[in-house]
Amino acid sequence: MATQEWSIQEIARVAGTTSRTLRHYDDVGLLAPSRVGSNGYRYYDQRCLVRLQRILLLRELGLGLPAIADVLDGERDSAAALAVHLEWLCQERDRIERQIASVTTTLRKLEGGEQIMATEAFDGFDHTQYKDEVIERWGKDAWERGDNWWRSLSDKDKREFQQRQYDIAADFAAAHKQGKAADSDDVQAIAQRQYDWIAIGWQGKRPTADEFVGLGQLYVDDPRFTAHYDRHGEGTAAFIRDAMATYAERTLR
Amino acid sequence: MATQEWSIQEIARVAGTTSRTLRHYDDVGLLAPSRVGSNGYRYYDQRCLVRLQRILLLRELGLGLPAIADVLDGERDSAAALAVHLEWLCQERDRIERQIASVTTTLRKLEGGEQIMATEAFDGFDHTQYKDEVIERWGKDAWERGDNWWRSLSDKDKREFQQRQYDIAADFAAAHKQGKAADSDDVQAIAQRQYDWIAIGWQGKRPTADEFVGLGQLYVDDPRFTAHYDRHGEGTAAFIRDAMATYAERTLR
DNA sequence: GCTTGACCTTGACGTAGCGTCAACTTCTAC
DNA sequence: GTAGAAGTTGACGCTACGTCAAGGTCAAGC
Repeated sequence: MATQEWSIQEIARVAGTTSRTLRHYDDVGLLAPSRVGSNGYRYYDQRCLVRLQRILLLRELGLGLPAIADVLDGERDSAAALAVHLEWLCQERDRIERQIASVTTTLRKLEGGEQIMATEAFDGFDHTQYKDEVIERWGKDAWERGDNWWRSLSDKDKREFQQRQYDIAADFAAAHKQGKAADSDDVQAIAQRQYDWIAIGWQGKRPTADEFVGLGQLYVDDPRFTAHYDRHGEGTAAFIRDAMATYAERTLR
Repeated sequence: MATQEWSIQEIARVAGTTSRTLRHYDDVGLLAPSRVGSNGYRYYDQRCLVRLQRILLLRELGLGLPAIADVLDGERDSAAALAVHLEWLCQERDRIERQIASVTTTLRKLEGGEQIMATEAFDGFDHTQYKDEVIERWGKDAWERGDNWWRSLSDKDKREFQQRQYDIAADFAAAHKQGKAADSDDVQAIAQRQYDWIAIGWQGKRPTADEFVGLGQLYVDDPRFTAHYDRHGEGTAAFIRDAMATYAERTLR
């Protein structure tokens, strides 16, 4: 007979799902039983089975329940719904691919013995958060010059620029840890690299002695910079400030 | 000063997140403030900021909060955690890729005007050609019951009934191709569907263990059935027979 | 001293799609 | 009559917060 009926468990087994899922579909209005007994039991007929199979098919394709409802109730073309969903899936895939790439490079660095938390941290470096300070200290022209330059860089160049800074900071921290003095020749050599690095960012306009000293002081005064440098070891920011001050006095005046 | 402190909003801005997130990290024990004022206000110091930046870094890589806690508290190697996570990500990517492939082929079929679901079923299935065998094996009553039921179905219902069988057979073939064992859980789940499908055709008279085993054997012995099932791949009929025999022993006895 | 507004607190709901008890009733079979 | 299988509704759990809601705190201006 075409008027065949199944209990909730039976239809769940037949369709390859669970009774809980069917109750859920009933709750959200996606699939109501064809009949409900006076005892509250749910019973499903052929039409329900067909609808259920369609639901499960679309679910396997990854569609959400509201989208499935729209399709099955004819309020939305299935092709259109699937096309939208496909877009979604591709974005998700891309996102995951990017994460895989990030995790892979991080793992390689870890294997190479590098401390994590370094370059990557600077990766998400948002230079615009310093906009107001830069304008206040050095003027609007300086900001715009630097901003334009930064935007002109490729991702690779940006990373390399940051990597150089990371290496310099790491060397400062190592020297500090070894007990070297901020005015020692070794440390002053690092300060020289720091000066050159800044000159690059300033687009050739080499900092004056006062500007260089002020910048070093900023590393200590501004918590964002302090946190950044102290990541290499406590007191690194202050050590760098001292080294920069010495460099300014000895070399820039 | 190294003893600098920030309010919850300040540190959130510096680190590039929200105060809500910080409260959440406090709630789950991932990052407690360094100090809590008598008014209940949270205050964070340098160490907190460093830890927060590490948390956010790992989050960007997609790690979950418990995993991050394990890494930061030194209870787990960061390389190991990332390796596990990478495995995860790859599986996710594969899953999404498969969905993309499914959706794409479905879309192509829809564009080609094919009705979803109504695929290439049992072409030209003429059940009367099995009449003699059915009567011989299960009696005249069984035949007539099944015959009447089949005739009562609409074309649509017939197609759907066949479609289900087609899907089941395809799944058997896919499992076989993947090298899964006939007595594995996955394959037994398909055998369950096969059993339910037959029960529908038998109008609720569920096959006994012996009948189910005999039916499976028939798929190999009768060249018409063998050809039908082996269309999905060579050896599929024998594979199905084995799966059905195992199902009968385990579940029906 | 009072108002305004910015910032802080805890508490609780919502999210996607069910899995998983829990407590209780019904049906089926011996 | 009673066990056991199967049914019901309710409600919490999961991820990582976003988003009100209701109310306390603090600095600044009048």
